Amino acid sequence: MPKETFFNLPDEKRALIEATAVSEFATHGYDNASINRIVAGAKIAKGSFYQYFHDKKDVYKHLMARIAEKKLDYISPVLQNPGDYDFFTLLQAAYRSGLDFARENPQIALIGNQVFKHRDHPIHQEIFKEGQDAGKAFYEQLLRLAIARGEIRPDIDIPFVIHILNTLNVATFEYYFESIKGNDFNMTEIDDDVMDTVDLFIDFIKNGIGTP
Amino acid sequence: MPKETFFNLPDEKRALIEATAVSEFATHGYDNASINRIVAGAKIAKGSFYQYFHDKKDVYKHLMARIAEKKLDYISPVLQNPGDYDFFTLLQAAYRSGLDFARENPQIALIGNQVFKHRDHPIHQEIFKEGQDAGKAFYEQLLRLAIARGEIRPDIDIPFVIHILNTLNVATFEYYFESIKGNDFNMTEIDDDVMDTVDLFIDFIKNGIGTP
Amino acid sequence: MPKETFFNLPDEKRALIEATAVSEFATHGYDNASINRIVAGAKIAKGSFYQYFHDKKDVYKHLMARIAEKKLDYISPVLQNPGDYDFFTLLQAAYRSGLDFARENPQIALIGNQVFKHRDHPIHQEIFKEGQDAGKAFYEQLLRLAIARGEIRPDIDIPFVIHILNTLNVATFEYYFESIKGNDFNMTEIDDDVMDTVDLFIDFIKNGIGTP
Amino acid sequence: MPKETFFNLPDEKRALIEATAVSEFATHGYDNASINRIVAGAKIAKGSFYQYFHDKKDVYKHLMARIAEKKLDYISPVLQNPGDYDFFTLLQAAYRSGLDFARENPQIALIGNQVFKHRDHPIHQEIFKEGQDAGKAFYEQLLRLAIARGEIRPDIDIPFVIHILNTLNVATFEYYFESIKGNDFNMTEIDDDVMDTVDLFIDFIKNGIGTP
DNA sequence: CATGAATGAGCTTTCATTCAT
DNA sequence: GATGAATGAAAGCTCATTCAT
Repeated sequence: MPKETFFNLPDEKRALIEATAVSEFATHGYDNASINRIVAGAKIAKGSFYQYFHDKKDVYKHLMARIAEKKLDYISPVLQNPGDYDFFTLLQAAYRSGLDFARENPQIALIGNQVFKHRDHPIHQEIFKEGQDAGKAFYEQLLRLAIARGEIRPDIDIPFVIHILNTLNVATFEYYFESIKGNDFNMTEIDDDVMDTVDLFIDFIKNGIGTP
Repeated sequence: MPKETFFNLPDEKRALIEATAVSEFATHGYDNASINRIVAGAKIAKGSFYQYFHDKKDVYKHLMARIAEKKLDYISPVLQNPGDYDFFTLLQAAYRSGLDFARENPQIALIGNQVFKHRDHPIHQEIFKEGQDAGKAFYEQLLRLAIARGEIRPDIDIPFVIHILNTLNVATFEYYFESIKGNDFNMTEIDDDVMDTVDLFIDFIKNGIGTP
Repeated sequence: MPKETFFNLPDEKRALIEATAVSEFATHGYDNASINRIVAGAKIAKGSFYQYFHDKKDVYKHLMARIAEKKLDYISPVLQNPGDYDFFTLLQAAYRSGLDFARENPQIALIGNQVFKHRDHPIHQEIFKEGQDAGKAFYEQLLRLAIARGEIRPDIDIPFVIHILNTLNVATFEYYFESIKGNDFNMTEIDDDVMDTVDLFIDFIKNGIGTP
Repeated sequence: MPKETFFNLPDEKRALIEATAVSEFATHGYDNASINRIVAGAKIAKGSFYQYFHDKKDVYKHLMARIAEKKLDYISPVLQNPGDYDFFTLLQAAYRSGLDFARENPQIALIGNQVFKHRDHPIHQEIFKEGQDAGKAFYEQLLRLAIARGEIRPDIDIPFVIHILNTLNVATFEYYFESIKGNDFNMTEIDDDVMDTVDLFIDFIKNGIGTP
């Protein structure tokens, strides 16, 4: 948790620091991110940085928390009543929320993704000491429910499918980002892209690619 | 490309250097790998290292090339005549080759996987400037053939599926390594494990998880 | 000398600041004492600290002065009329005063002792530019008087004996503190300890350890 | 232990580094000694320093070992056969050795003394994990022997006397250094000084300052 | 008079790379 | 061709002190 000092900062300055840090971590990853570059970018003194945060880990964890928090804003109503929808609809809503978020906050999404991509890194293990297991438990519950309802084949290997879904989550973002990289589509086109990408995923997960 | 001096080395010494470097990169990743540790481990002088290789990048690239080369030894006969088999059999053979290779050369497989896992890292982008496209072209060819034969649904988005297959490739290894971590099964059991894991993947890719 | 603002403070607040600072210097020594910890402990703003004191040196010097002042309270009646007693009685009274003081104000005694222990430290040299000489002059006077009275051998080297007495002063406290460390004797026992320790010193100084 | 690199250095350079480091530690103490100043003073690159030593602790320990080693050169024949001499002769020889050493290696002696002066500092506790207790045991043995021979009063408090002797050891050096500070006596005069100082100590310890 | 954010020099340590022998 | 010492920029972090409000 950042120090009080940080939260007392004028919003603008705080935002600049967060943005600079996000950009640094997104570009270089946790290990290679440089506090020196962050303070240079945010135009603050090195000492100031350490008045705001306890250490490198502290900023990173804070950013992660902010990201999680910000992501909540994008969660669609569908996901708030998971009992009312079938599994694939929920999944579609989840991915779409995620991609909406990523579209509007690309760098933040990038560093948010690192947690899943580099699950094995000590810093991420620390961040998700409980979180990750909770996530798995939630997924598992959803899957079991879906099986009971006959939406999903009962013969699947649940831990394996959870792993796959997590992996594909990361893959979604990467694919999406690569496919739009360098372009400046107008918004409508991007919206279509997002929807298309999501649908591809859902279809893939539901039906595979084999001929029926 | 390593300097001539490296290739003039006695086979044994060259092999030791490669093995030490592989181990270092596998354990710490590219950025955090330490030349110091490599030269200490391989019992060569620091100066000698730079008489064999131009720089850190140079060793890494060389190892990657050696790995690719070594992987070829594991390619099953099935894959050498791709025309004779259906797509999923080929895929199964490919995954199985990969896992066989990983089982017998775990460290090498680990660093080989990093290329795919951290596709976005500059070093890997550089390594696969052409390589990756070649790989994609081969995959594309396979997919098109399979569609023509009616093995795969014709309405898939080919670039997307390629991306997925690549991602799942990495996921396979991770899942496999995590599931056997810390155990010392005997070989037969491991063989079964490998096959099971592969079958799960193939089934998933072919049929998805939805009820038919 | 602290600034006027410091002396305008309510007694309670001033006392808290002093106590916190004493504790900090006693625990970490001058160089490693942290202004940060002092202001945190005393619950004052960093800026306030510098409105009370000019700098780190300033607090330290002030505390030293306060300590000297406080020590006077413990000086026994014996010491106030030095002419009426023999040298060793005076010495015994002095040590006993010192130990009494130390027993009731352990942290203050600790930092007071640092002045003698680290005589060579610039900060202490500065503090005792005059003070030390005054102390020496007093000691010298006492010694000369004692020699004249035949209580002390006339062939001693006076500057040397002064140095020794000072050193043994520090040693007394250290020995005493180490010997009671971790115990929580009741007061009576401690009193006995103090007296024993003092007597050992006096005996040593008077007779040495050689056989008569 | 310093790295091999350090011992491979030309004698002259190694000596310069050691001298610079000794001077730094003597002037500022362990905590406040600055590697930056050492490398500047010895005119080596900062990286070189860490090619020679593992860390700050490493240099310091090395210097301490060198000091102990060097001190051995000054040990008089008397001390090598402790059984043949009475206690005070041994003590005199010991002090004289020490002062001879200090006279010829003033800075080294200064930092050597720090170990005793700041016994409680973690670094010194680490250095003397066993050494110190061994030293005490040796002293104790000497004292008991001297009591048995009737050279020392049997009623002394042994742990207390050991503490005093250790303290006076440090005090000797300090007194000696202060008394010659800034003077450039010729050697003969200094020799006399040393002998005088030692004799004062022995006499003090043996007889105290009281009239017989 | 109180506040606490801002500052920047300083700290120890690591590392890939170069250079002289 | 082999050696290993030399290099210096960069890392994360601390701290007494100043400054603006």
